[in-house]
Amino acid sequence: MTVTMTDIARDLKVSVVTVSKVLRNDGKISAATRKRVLRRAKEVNYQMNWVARSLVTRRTFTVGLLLPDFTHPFFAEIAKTVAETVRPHGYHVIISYFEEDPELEVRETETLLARQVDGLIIASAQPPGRLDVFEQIQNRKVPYILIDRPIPGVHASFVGVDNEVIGRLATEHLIAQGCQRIAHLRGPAIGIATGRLEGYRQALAKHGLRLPSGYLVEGGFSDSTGYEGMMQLLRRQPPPDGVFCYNDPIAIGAIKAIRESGFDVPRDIAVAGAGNVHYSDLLAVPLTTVDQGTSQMGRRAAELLIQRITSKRSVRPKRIMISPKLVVRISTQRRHLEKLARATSLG
Amino acid sequence: MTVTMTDIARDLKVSVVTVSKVLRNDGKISAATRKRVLRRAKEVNYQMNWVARSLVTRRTFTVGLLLPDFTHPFFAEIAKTVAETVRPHGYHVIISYFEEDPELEVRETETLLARQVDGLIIASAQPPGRLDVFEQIQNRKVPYILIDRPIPGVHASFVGVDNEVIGRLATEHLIAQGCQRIAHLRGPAIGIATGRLEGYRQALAKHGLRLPSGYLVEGGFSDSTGYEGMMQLLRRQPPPDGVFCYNDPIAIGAIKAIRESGFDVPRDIAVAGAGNVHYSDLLAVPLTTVDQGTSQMGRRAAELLIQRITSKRSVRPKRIMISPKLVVRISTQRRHLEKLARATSLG
DNA sequence: TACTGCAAGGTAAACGTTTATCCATAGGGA
DNA sequence: TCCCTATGGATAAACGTTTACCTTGCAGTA
Repeated sequence: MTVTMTDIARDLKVSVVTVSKVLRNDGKISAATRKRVLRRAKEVNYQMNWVARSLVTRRTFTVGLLLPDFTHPFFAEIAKTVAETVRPHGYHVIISYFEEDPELEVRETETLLARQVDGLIIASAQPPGRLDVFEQIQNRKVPYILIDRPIPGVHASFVGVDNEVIGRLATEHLIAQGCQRIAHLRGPAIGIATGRLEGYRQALAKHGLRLPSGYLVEGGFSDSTGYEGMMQLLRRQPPPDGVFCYNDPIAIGAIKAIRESGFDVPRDIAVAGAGNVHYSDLLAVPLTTVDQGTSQMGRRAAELLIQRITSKRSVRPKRIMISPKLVVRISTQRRHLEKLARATSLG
Repeated sequence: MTVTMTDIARDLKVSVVTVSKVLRNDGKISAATRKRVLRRAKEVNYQMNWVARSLVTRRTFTVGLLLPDFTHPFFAEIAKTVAETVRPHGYHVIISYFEEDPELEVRETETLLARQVDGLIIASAQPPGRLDVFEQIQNRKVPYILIDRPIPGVHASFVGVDNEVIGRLATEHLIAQGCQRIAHLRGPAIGIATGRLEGYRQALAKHGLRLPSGYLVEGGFSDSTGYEGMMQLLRRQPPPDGVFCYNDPIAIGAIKAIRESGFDVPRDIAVAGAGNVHYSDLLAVPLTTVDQGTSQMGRRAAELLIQRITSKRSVRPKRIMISPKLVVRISTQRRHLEKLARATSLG
């Protein structure tokens, strides 16, 4: 039912190759036949069969995007910017998310390769052990970019943010606000979270502050785990007067815990997060956070990938680091209480 | 470099077809050769070339998902559930978002068809005029499902929510809370928004309440436009004591406007939204809203699509309506002020 | 006249599978 | 012995393009 080049060729009594050439603006074709072909193509509403083309050109103009979660605003934004960055180059994005399940991630990576994607962008969950997938990608010669989460031992191009800087920025800001006992609700022990923890440590050290035992608490990933973590912190003697949280959801949970316990944010305890989710300033207490340049990350990763795809010669892996930016909102504003008072009554 | 069936066949001195049959569990192959083929395939880490297969089978096991926006939590959730629903059937999702630009939507739809997707799920922005795309899809015989937004004049399968019910639920709840002067911050004049407006009207009528002029205001799409809309409403004499907002972002903006103007939510003005974005209960004032069953919508749409793809005979379009559910939080709780007092001090 | 060269287009093969059909061998029954 | 039938596998063609190379005709040139 769908019309092919062969149909057009038959109708016009020319060869398929001629049609193909016209449609690709390739080779010597007279203006006359070119016109005839184009007109006919439009008449019958011809649509290129991309899978046939891909088979012979060995390019699908498709990139795979592997994400651990879709509804997380961070990854949603990545997906968006990647899609919009590759589109002008004629690429589409096949998505695949693996719910933080490394086994599934491996399977999905393999089938994306089987689907002949031209490139891959991966925010991986790989714990050690299944690193052979990356070998596979390697000797398939499919360019791939790691995003957000580097994988120790995998020598690949990477686009991310310097997590130590994030930790330092947030912690130093808390110090500048006059906090003396700064706790940290840390993320999972792997990957990114350790960088932020390290930055936190560095900032404390630099300003001669100690890290009292019990001030480092597992905060998990989400607001509910952040809530629980904060509840633990509140039982310390003395409780902290500032908390740097691994990410925004944790910070949101922490704020909830603090307020439920009868304390005020930021007067009693200042709270800083990281990630700058887009609703951060609509919250009960607008949240001070560190923006990690999400859309920039997506864009840079996509650009780098396209570049790798188009340049034939294999260049060596590249690291791109987005520089994080502190976004100060109410949740840490202790210095200027008058300003604070006005702001909370509004927001 | 990548290994093909031909390679395996050569190594084993059998024909390609034999290899193909083994890999597909098709035809009569002796246990011995079957075993040899499988072993060899594993040895060389063979991966099916899906584009070659697709060319001959005319199935790509790929569905296209067209969304106006990715970062909107509603659509992100749709993407997630669609992806996870089709995966067990061996399908992948190609995403494409068109930023509410109908022109782009048409182009993207066409190239998705050119890429030979087996089916399409569309949350369209189509205003009248470019409806011919749907004709195109039709005579390509590619199954497609409209989601969330029906298109007047297009006779296609649709999965969505009954927007009149949403309007009624929210409005009747406001009435039950004792509101007497209920305003509506409406969405764009097209599509969904009119359903919610209609439900609002019906609820007012049913309870014998008038709709004072000036109580129906354009609220746009986002929190900033909601803010402005609410500012208009606050200038009415008398101002409303209840507001039903087209969606949650608008409601969030409205609450901000109300509080900035020195009023309390919900004591002075109760506010209800719609959509139940996942952070609704983390807001300055936890928001009463109407849940539209997003994940259910995604799942039902995906299931319906798969079914259409697999069943050859063309059945007639089907409408699936998810029933919305009222989620009561603080922003409308006027009846039990004691409960309210406790809750606000916590949340 | 006989080349040369270019413009315009055609032919054949290839991409990696699947599908339809055909062939060889072995075993069994008469 | 001959024929028939399964069984296991091979051959050929097809899917809709692109790519590499070949042909034809005609203009220009020596």
